[in-house]
Amino acid sequence: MNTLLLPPPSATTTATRFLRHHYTPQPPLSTTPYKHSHLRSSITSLSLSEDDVITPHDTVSPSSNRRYDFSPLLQFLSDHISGDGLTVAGDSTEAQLVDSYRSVPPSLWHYLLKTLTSSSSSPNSISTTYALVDWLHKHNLCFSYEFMYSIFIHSLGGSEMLYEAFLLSQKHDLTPLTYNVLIGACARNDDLEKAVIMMNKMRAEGYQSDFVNYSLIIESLIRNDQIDSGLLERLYDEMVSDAIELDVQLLNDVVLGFTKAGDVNRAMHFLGVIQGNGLTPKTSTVVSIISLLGSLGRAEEAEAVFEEISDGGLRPRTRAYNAVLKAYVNNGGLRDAEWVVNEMERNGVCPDEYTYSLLIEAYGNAGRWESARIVLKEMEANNVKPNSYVFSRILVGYRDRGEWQRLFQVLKEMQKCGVKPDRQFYNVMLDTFGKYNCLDNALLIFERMKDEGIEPDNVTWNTLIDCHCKCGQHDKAEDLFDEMQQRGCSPCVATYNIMINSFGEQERWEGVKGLLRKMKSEGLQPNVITYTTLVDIYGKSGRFMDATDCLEDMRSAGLKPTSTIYNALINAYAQRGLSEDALNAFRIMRSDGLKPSNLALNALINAFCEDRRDVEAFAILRSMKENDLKPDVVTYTTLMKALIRVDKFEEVPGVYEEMILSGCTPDRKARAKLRSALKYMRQRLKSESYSTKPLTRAEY
DNA sequence: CTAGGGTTAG
Repeated sequence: MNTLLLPPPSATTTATRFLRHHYTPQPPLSTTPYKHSHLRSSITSLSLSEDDVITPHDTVSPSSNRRYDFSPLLQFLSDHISGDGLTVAGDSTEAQLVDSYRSVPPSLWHYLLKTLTSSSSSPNSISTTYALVDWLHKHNLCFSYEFMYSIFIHSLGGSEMLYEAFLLSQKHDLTPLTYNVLIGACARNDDLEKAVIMMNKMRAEGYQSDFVNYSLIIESLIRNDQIDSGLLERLYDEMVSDAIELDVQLLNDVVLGFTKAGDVNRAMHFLGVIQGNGLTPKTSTVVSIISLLGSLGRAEEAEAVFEEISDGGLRPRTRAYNAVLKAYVNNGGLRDAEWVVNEMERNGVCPDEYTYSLLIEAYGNAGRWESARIVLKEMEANNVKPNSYVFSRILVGYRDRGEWQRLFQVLKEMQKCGVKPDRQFYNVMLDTFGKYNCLDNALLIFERMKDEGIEPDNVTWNTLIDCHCKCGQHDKAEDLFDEMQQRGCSPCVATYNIMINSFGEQERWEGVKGLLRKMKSEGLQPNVITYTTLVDIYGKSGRFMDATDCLEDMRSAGLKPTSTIYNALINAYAQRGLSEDALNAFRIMRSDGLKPSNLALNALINAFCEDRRDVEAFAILRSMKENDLKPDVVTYTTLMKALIRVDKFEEVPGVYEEMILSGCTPDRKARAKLRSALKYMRQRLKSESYSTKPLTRAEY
């Protein structure tokens, strides 16, 4: 019931691909994993039979199925290991041993090698295994010394014994096979630096690196979140120029890599390459693309890719549906979101906790809390338990709509569902109270979470500190900053940003510099938000030199300026009526390739307003319309303010009317501007009845 | 491969 088999792990592992690729002239490979029933922790009692290697369905010619006891051999080898790991020259015992193991099939030797390296990691067993390889080689008991040696290195790499694998590899000249197996071991152990060095060495010696190694490298990069689009592109170019065979799995890894790097376009391109070659991508790869498209709100494309799953003859499962659902939720397509869930149920695919969460989020975004509650009921009916995440999303929804009092209702609801608030939920609660000036409640919640045994984390402390800053309690905020550190919670970049903002508002400039020094000394690099905060606080207090210096610092730190940082600068100039400087900052922003947003343009209008240049302010309005930017309430309010500045009160009602006509809902500030313009007009009429010279606004 | 998805700073 057996045949000679090589020792292959499962069919889908890269190890099999490795073997298949490199080991052509040998017997067929099994595609079944080893059975581990005979693994022994002690190498001195090891008996194996071919049954250990052969699986029941490999039924070929029946032959003897001897069980071999390897204990005597292993004992002999471990007794005879010399300093460099080689066995000493033999005697009659050795000759007897050679004789008794002569009929052991290669597959069994390979299995033995693997067993020895994976069952124990003692240095002793490694040297014994090494001695075994040499011994087999010496007595010609097993074909291909190189192959056994590769299995050994591969196993060491798989058991996180990279160092041992390297030591071993130094004892012999490297062949393409051993090079590749070593590179693979490096990649598997996330030592990409070594992997690349080996690949280069290999190339220098005129050998081709294995395509599997590229897969392993990409997988390692993905595992460790070290992948970026540029890097992957360079890797791909290298593969192409080396004429590396691009199999489905490698292409899948490329797609997955670009997905993880957030580069949908390239990911989709390579998805097309897979399909163009008549190959089928892995469903998980396709789903990851849909997810990415979903988080980018590119719903139509997400659905198109989703359709490809069924076009490929596969039935989409929950994960795939969830990915499309996410796309519609992020895109605000509530009806489409509902349609996806209906479609799932129609096709007999069960919604899971994530499906319901997404649906609840969609209803929450649309302000349809009743519908969200119905979904909660439906979850209960279907025995799907909601978790803290759903509720924190709901709470965030309420918070951002100003309906923070609903917090208590959410808490009640959670209790009813038997869901305990977790740390993240507590953090949102803290933030909600803090944002609405309820510091006492925030502190109460802080105590309660500690009572519940939930350790405050960075976010907890940051939220608490920032809430105090926002309420003007800078001293208390600083106390909390100290307390956080005393309690062993290290400040992160966000903490420093909050503190820098606080010190800046207090105009404690030395303190700001001190914080920057401290954060850098702790190995924390200022990020875009740090620089924006600095530009903001310096700009607001009129320290424009410092502000522009920060912008330069940011550039030299290799960070790209964002429109937010320019907005901060333009705003600062605007508030002091420095319209030329504001305009200049705006132009630099444009030359950086940044699109002007309403925020920037409104700030610019404000700059002209404060500088009494109403004509230019209205020129901005015109250019907004020409560039398809929709003026908002702030735009019109600022324009009304500009008119009032230059005493053109009678033009204000016209602007107010245009605002309404363009579909903007006037807010308190907009109405106030109209009211004061009307007031000035009335006053002017009154005074004109007494004198011929009209008064200016300043004279009232 | 059984998660995914969430919270703070401009």
